[in-house]
Amino acid sequence: MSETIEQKCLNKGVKLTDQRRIIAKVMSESNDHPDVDELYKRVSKIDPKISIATVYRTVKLFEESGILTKHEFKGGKARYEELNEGHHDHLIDIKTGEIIEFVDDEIEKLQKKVAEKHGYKLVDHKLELYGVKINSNNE
Amino acid sequence: MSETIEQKCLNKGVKLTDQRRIIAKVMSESNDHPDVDELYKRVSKIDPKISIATVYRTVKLFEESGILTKHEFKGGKARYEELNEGHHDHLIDIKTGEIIEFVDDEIEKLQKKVAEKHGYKLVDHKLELYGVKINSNNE
DNA sequence: GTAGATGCAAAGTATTTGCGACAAG
DNA sequence: CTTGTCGCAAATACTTTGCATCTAC
Repeated sequence: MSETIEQKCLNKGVKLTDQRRIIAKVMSESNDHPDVDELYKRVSKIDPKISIATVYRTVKLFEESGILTKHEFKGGKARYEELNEGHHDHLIDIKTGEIIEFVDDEIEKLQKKVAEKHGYKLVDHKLELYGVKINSNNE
Repeated sequence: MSETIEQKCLNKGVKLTDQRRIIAKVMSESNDHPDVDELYKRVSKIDPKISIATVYRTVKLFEESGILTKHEFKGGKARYEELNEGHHDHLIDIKTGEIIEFVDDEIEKLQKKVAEKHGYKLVDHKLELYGVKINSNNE
Protein backbone atom coordinates (compact mmCIF):
# COMPACT_ATOMS: atom_id res chain seq x y z
CA MET A 1 0.00 0.00 0.00
CA SER A 2 1.01 3.54 -0.55
CA GLU A 3 1.39 6.45 1.82
CA THR A 4 -1.52 7.49 3.96
CA ILE A 5 -3.03 10.92 3.51
CA GLU A 6 -1.51 11.93 6.83
CA GLN A 7 1.94 11.00 5.59
CA LYS A 8 1.34 12.96 2.43
CA CYS A 9 0.39 15.99 4.46
CA LEU A 10 3.58 15.78 6.48
CA ASN A 11 5.66 15.43 3.33
CA LYS A 12 4.03 18.40 1.74
CA GLY A 13 4.14 20.59 4.81
CA VAL A 14 0.37 20.63 5.25
CA LYS A 15 -0.48 21.26 8.86
CA LEU A 16 -2.46 18.44 10.41
CA THR A 17 -5.47 19.35 12.47
CA ASP A 18 -8.08 17.07 13.95
CA GLN A 19 -10.54 18.11 11.26
CA ARG A 20 -8.13 17.37 8.45
CA ARG A 21 -7.23 14.04 9.99
CA ILE A 22 -10.89 13.10 10.10
CA ILE A 23 -11.53 14.22 6.54
CA ALA A 24 -8.43 12.33 5.41
CA LYS A 25 -9.58 9.20 7.17
CA VAL A 26 -13.07 9.36 5.70
CA MET A 27 -11.72 9.89 2.19
CA SER A 28 -9.26 7.03 2.57
CA GLU A 29 -12.01 4.72 3.61
CA SER A 30 -14.37 5.80 0.83
CA ASN A 31 -14.35 3.66 -2.23
CA ASP A 32 -16.85 5.81 -4.02
CA HIS A 33 -16.61 9.42 -5.16
CA PRO A 34 -18.44 11.52 -2.58
CA ASP A 35 -19.46 15.10 -3.16
CA VAL A 36 -18.83 17.68 -0.46
CA ASP A 37 -22.25 17.25 1.10
CA GLU A 38 -21.86 13.52 1.37
CA LEU A 39 -18.35 13.89 2.73
CA TYR A 40 -19.64 16.42 5.24
CA LYS A 41 -22.27 13.93 6.38
CA ARG A 42 -19.73 11.17 6.85
CA VAL A 43 -17.33 13.44 8.66
CA SER A 44 -20.09 14.79 10.89
CA LYS A 45 -20.74 11.31 12.23
CA ILE A 46 -17.22 11.28 13.63
CA ASP A 47 -17.13 14.89 14.75
CA PRO A 48 -20.46 16.72 14.54
CA LYS A 49 -18.83 20.06 15.20
CA ILE A 50 -16.90 20.22 11.93
CA SER A 51 -18.32 22.91 9.70
CA ILE A 52 -19.01 22.50 6.02
CA ALA A 53 -16.76 25.47 5.33
CA THR A 54 -13.86 23.45 6.70
CA VAL A 55 -14.79 20.55 4.49
CA TYR A 56 -14.79 22.82 1.45
CA ARG A 57 -11.50 24.39 2.50
CA THR A 58 -9.92 21.03 3.15
CA VAL A 59 -10.88 19.31 -0.08
CA LYS A 60 -9.57 22.33 -1.95
CA LEU A 61 -6.34 22.25 -0.01
CA PHE A 62 -5.96 18.50 -0.49
CA GLU A 63 -6.63 18.90 -4.16
CA GLU A 64 -3.98 21.57 -4.51
CA SER A 65 -1.59 19.34 -2.60
CA GLY A 66 -2.21 16.46 -4.95
CA ILE A 67 -3.92 14.36 -2.30
CA LEU A 68 -7.40 14.32 -3.77
CA THR A 69 -8.76 14.82 -7.27
CA LYS A 70 -11.92 16.59 -8.13
CA HIS A 71 -14.34 15.25 -10.70
CA GLU A 72 -17.10 17.23 -12.27
CA PHE A 73 -19.25 14.54 -13.78
CA LYS A 74 -22.15 15.56 -15.93
CA GLY A 75 -24.51 17.99 -14.38
CA GLY A 76 -23.72 17.17 -10.83
CA LYS A 77 -21.79 18.61 -7.97
CA ALA A 78 -18.05 18.33 -7.64
CA ARG A 79 -17.00 14.92 -6.36
CA TYR A 80 -13.75 13.87 -4.81
CA GLU A 81 -11.54 10.84 -4.77
CA GLU A 82 -8.21 10.00 -3.21
CA LEU A 83 -5.37 10.32 -5.65
CA ASN A 84 -3.11 7.29 -5.74
CA GLU A 85 -0.35 6.25 -8.09
CA GLY A 86 -2.68 4.33 -10.32
CA HIS A 87 -4.34 6.84 -12.61
CA HIS A 88 -7.69 5.81 -14.00
CA ASP A 89 -10.66 7.15 -15.84
CA HIS A 90 -14.37 6.63 -15.24
CA LEU A 91 -17.21 4.81 -16.89
CA ILE A 92 -20.53 6.03 -15.55
CA ASP A 93 -23.76 4.08 -15.72
CA ILE A 94 -26.28 6.69 -16.75
CA LYS A 95 -29.17 4.70 -15.33
CA THR A 96 -27.83 3.86 -11.90
CA GLY A 97 -25.05 6.38 -11.45
CA GLU A 98 -22.66 3.55 -10.71
CA ILE A 99 -19.06 4.43 -11.48
CA ILE A 100 -16.53 1.98 -12.84
CA GLU A 101 -12.88 2.86 -12.85
CA PHE A 102 -10.76 1.76 -15.76
CA VAL A 103 -7.33 2.19 -17.25
CA ASP A 104 -6.51 1.97 -20.90
CA ASP A 105 -2.88 2.57 -21.74
CA GLU A 106 -3.56 2.73 -25.41
CA ILE A 107 -6.02 5.60 -24.98
CA GLU A 108 -3.55 7.35 -22.72
CA LYS A 109 -0.82 7.09 -25.34
CA LEU A 110 -3.10 8.31 -28.08
CA GLN A 111 -4.10 11.33 -26.04
CA LYS A 112 -0.48 12.29 -25.64
CA LYS A 113 0.02 11.82 -29.34
CA VAL A 114 -2.97 13.96 -30.25
CA ALA A 115 -1.75 16.76 -28.00
CA GLU A 116 1.71 16.59 -29.51
CA LYS A 117 0.34 16.58 -33.01
CA HIS A 118 -1.19 19.95 -32.20
CA GLY A 119 2.02 21.24 -30.66
CA TYR A 120 1.07 20.73 -27.04
CA LYS A 121 2.50 18.91 -24.12
CA LEU A 122 -0.29 17.01 -22.37
CA VAL A 123 -0.55 18.18 -18.78
CA ASP A 124 -3.87 16.80 -17.74
CA HIS A 125 -6.91 15.19 -19.21
CA LYS A 126 -10.43 14.21 -18.46
CA LEU A 127 -12.06 11.15 -19.93
CA GLU A 128 -15.50 10.05 -18.93
CA LEU A 129 -17.55 7.39 -20.62
CA TYR A 130 -21.30 7.29 -20.12
CA GLY A 131 -23.05 4.03 -20.88
CA VAL A 132 -25.94 1.71 -20.26
CA LYS A 133 -25.59 -1.88 -19.19
CA ILE A 134 -25.90 -4.42 -21.98
CA ASN A 135 -27.50 -7.30 -20.22
CA SER A 136 -29.63 -10.36 -20.20
CA ASN A 137 -32.96 -8.54 -20.20
CA ASN A 138 -32.66 -6.81 -23.52
CA GLU A 139 -35.29 -4.11 -23.54
CA MET B 1 -23.43 23.05 -44.95
CA SER B 2 -25.94 21.41 -42.74
CA GLU B 3 -29.32 22.56 -41.47
CA THR B 4 -29.59 25.87 -39.73
CA ILE B 5 -30.65 25.98 -36.13
CA GLU B 6 -33.98 27.41 -37.25
CA GLN B 7 -34.59 24.42 -39.49
CA LYS B 8 -33.69 22.10 -36.65
CA CYS B 9 -36.22 23.83 -34.42
CA LEU B 10 -38.94 23.38 -37.00
CA ASN B 11 -38.07 19.71 -37.44
CA LYS B 12 -38.16 19.10 -33.75
CA GLY B 13 -41.30 21.09 -33.12
CA VAL B 14 -39.55 23.76 -31.10
CA LYS B 15 -41.53 26.97 -31.29
CA LEU B 16 -39.58 29.83 -32.81
CA THR B 17 -39.69 33.16 -31.10
CA ASP B 18 -37.68 36.27 -31.88
CA GLN B 19 -35.48 35.64 -28.89
CA ARG B 20 -34.76 32.08 -29.90
CA ARG B 21 -34.02 33.14 -33.43
CA ILE B 22 -31.50 35.66 -32.17
CA ILE B 23 -29.86 33.20 -29.81
CA ALA B 24 -29.73 30.65 -32.63
CA LYS B 25 -28.12 33.16 -34.96
CA VAL B 26 -25.51 34.23 -32.42
CA MET B 27 -24.61 30.62 -31.65
CA SER B 28 -24.37 29.76 -35.34
CA GLU B 29 -22.01 32.61 -35.91
CA SER B 30 -19.87 31.84 -32.89
CA ASN B 31 -16.81 29.79 -33.58
CA ASP B 32 -15.80 29.68 -29.97
CA HIS B 33 -17.54 28.15 -26.96
CA PRO B 34 -19.30 30.97 -25.14
CA ASP B 35 -20.67 30.67 -21.65
CA VAL B 36 -24.15 31.95 -20.88
CA ASP B 37 -22.89 35.35 -19.78
CA GLU B 38 -20.93 35.85 -22.95
CA LEU B 39 -23.81 34.64 -25.07
CA TYR B 40 -26.10 37.01 -23.21
CA LYS B 41 -23.76 39.88 -24.01
CA ARG B 42 -23.69 39.04 -27.69
CA VAL B 43 -27.42 38.57 -27.86
CA SER B 44 -28.01 41.82 -26.00
CA LYS B 45 -26.23 43.75 -28.72
CA ILE B 46 -28.91 42.61 -31.14
CA ASP B 47 -31.84 42.91 -28.78
CA PRO B 48 -31.04 44.57 -25.47
CA LYS B 49 -34.37 43.60 -24.00
CA ILE B 50 -33.70 39.85 -23.92
CA SER B 51 -33.36 38.64 -20.36
CA ILE B 52 -30.66 36.32 -19.13
CA ALA B 53 -33.36 33.95 -17.88
CA THR B 54 -34.44 33.47 -21.47
CA VAL B 55 -30.88 32.76 -22.49
CA TYR B 56 -30.61 30.11 -19.78
CA ARG B 57 -33.95 28.64 -20.75
CA THR B 58 -33.06 28.62 -24.41
CA VAL B 59 -29.65 26.99 -24.18
CA LYS B 60 -31.19 24.32 -22.00
CA LEU B 61 -34.00 23.77 -24.48
CA PHE B 62 -31.58 23.70 -27.40
CA GLU B 63 -29.39 21.27 -25.56
CA GLU B 64 -32.30 18.95 -24.88
CA SER B 65 -33.30 19.21 -28.53
CA GLY B 66 -29.83 18.21 -29.66
CA ILE B 67 -29.08 21.61 -31.15
CA LEU B 68 -26.36 22.69 -28.76
CA THR B 69 -23.95 20.81 -26.54
CA LYS B 70 -22.89 21.90 -23.13
CA HIS B 71 -19.30 21.67 -21.98
CA GLU B 72 -18.16 21.91 -18.43
CA PHE B 73 -14.49 22.51 -18.80
CA LYS B 74 -12.38 22.57 -15.69
CA GLY B 75 -13.51 24.90 -13.01
CA GLY B 76 -15.42 27.23 -15.22
CA LYS B 77 -18.97 27.98 -16.12
CA ALA B 78 -20.94 25.89 -18.56
CA ARG B 79 -20.09 26.70 -22.15
CA TYR B 80 -22.07 25.97 -25.26
CA GLU B 81 -21.37 25.05 -28.82
CA GLU B 82 -23.52 24.26 -31.81
CA LEU B 83 -23.89 20.53 -32.37
CA ASN B 84 -23.14 19.47 -35.93
CA GLU B 85 -22.63 16.09 -37.48
CA GLY B 86 -18.91 16.18 -37.00
CA HIS B 87 -18.29 15.13 -33.43
CA HIS B 88 -15.06 16.34 -31.91
CA ASP B 89 -13.26 16.61 -28.62
CA HIS B 90 -11.31 19.49 -27.12
CA LEU B 91 -7.72 20.30 -26.36
CA ILE B 92 -7.48 23.26 -24.01
CA ASP B 93 -4.42 25.45 -23.61
CA ILE B 94 -4.17 25.86 -19.86
CA LYS B 95 -2.17 29.07 -20.19
CA THR B 96 -4.28 30.96 -22.70
CA GLY B 97 -7.61 29.19 -22.50
CA GLU B 98 -7.52 28.64 -26.24
CA ILE B 99 -9.53 25.66 -27.36
CA ILE B 100 -8.56 23.39 -30.21
CA GLU B 101 -11.06 20.94 -31.59
CA PHE B 102 -9.87 17.55 -32.70
CA VAL B 103 -11.13 14.18 -33.83
CA ASP B 104 -9.36 10.92 -33.31
CA ASP B 105 -11.17 7.89 -34.61
CA GLU B 106 -8.85 5.51 -32.93
CA ILE B 107 -9.60 6.96 -29.50
CA GLU B 108 -13.32 6.85 -30.28
CA LYS B 109 -13.10 3.19 -31.17
CA LEU B 110 -11.11 2.37 -28.08
CA GLN B 111 -13.66 4.10 -25.88
CA LYS B 112 -16.39 1.98 -27.30
CA LYS B 113 -14.28 -1.09 -26.76
CA VAL B 114 -13.55 -0.20 -23.17
CA ALA B 115 -17.24 0.32 -22.43
CA GLU B 116 -18.10 -3.00 -24.03
CA LYS B 117 -15.39 -4.78 -22.14
CA HIS B 118 -17.18 -3.71 -18.97
CA GLY B 119 -20.55 -4.76 -20.30
CA TYR B 120 -21.77 -1.33 -21.32
CA LYS B 121 -23.03 0.27 -24.46
CA LEU B 122 -21.34 3.64 -24.88
CA VAL B 123 -23.97 6.36 -25.00
CA ASP B 124 -21.92 9.45 -24.52
CA HIS B 125 -18.45 10.49 -23.54
CA LYS B 126 -16.37 13.42 -22.58
CA LEU B 127 -12.75 13.80 -23.49
CA GLU B 128 -10.80 16.90 -22.71
CA LEU B 129 -7.07 17.29 -23.02
CA TYR B 130 -5.30 20.06 -21.15
CA GLY B 131 -1.89 21.07 -22.37
CA VAL B 132 0.77 23.73 -22.73
CA LYS B 133 2.25 24.84 -26.00
CA ILE B 134 5.60 23.29 -26.87
CA ASN B 135 7.24 26.09 -28.72
CA SER B 136 10.31 27.92 -29.84
CA ASN B 137 10.82 29.81 -26.58
CA ASN B 138 11.39 26.90 -24.29
CA GLU B 139 11.00 28.26 -20.79
C1' DG C 1 4.45 32.84 20.42
C1' DT C 2 2.76 33.12 15.83
C1' DA C 3 1.07 31.88 11.52
C1' DG C 4 -2.36 29.52 10.01
C1' DA C 5 -6.98 26.85 10.88
C1' DT C 6 -11.76 26.86 12.35
C1' DG C 7 -16.79 27.99 12.91
C1' DC C 8 -20.25 30.93 11.91
C1' DA C 9 -22.96 33.59 9.17
C1' DA C 10 -22.95 36.54 5.42
C1' DA C 11 -21.71 37.11 0.62
C1' DG C 12 -20.72 35.38 -3.92
C1' DT C 13 -21.63 32.87 -8.36
C1' DA C 14 -24.31 30.30 -11.48
C1' DT C 15 -28.67 28.81 -12.51
C1' DT C 16 -33.72 28.07 -11.93
C1' DT C 17 -38.44 29.38 -11.14
C1' DG C 18 -43.20 31.66 -10.03
C1' DC C 19 -46.05 34.81 -11.99
C1' DG C 20 -48.59 38.06 -14.71
C1' DA C 21 -48.23 39.93 -19.40
C1' DC C 22 -47.61 38.63 -24.12
C1' DA C 23 -46.98 36.16 -28.63
C1' DA C 24 -46.74 31.95 -31.88
C1' DG C 25 -49.13 28.60 -34.34
C1' DC D 1 -57.92 31.04 -29.03
C1' DT D 2 -54.78 28.54 -26.26
C1' DT D 3 -50.52 26.91 -24.96
C1' DG D 4 -46.21 28.07 -24.33
C1' DT D 5 -42.72 31.96 -23.80
C1' DC D 6 -40.85 36.23 -21.83
C1' DG D 7 -39.13 39.51 -18.48
C1' DC D 8 -38.61 40.40 -13.94
C1' DA D 9 -37.26 39.58 -9.45
C1' DA D 10 -37.03 36.33 -5.99
C1' DA D 11 -35.38 31.79 -4.88
C1' DT D 12 -32.11 28.02 -4.97
C1' DA D 13 -27.77 25.43 -5.01
C1' DC D 14 -23.10 25.30 -4.44
C1' DT D 15 -19.03 27.42 -2.88
C1' DT D 16 -16.18 31.13 -0.87
C1' DT D 17 -14.94 34.54 2.57
C1' DG D 18 -14.47 38.10 6.66
C1' DC D 19 -13.79 37.98 11.18
C1' DA D 20 -12.94 36.73 15.90
C1' DT D 21 -11.31 32.72 18.28
C1' DC D 22 -8.47 28.90 18.77
C1' DT D 23 -4.57 25.45 17.84
C1' DA D 24 -0.46 23.08 15.76
C1' DC D 25 4.08 23.42 15.55
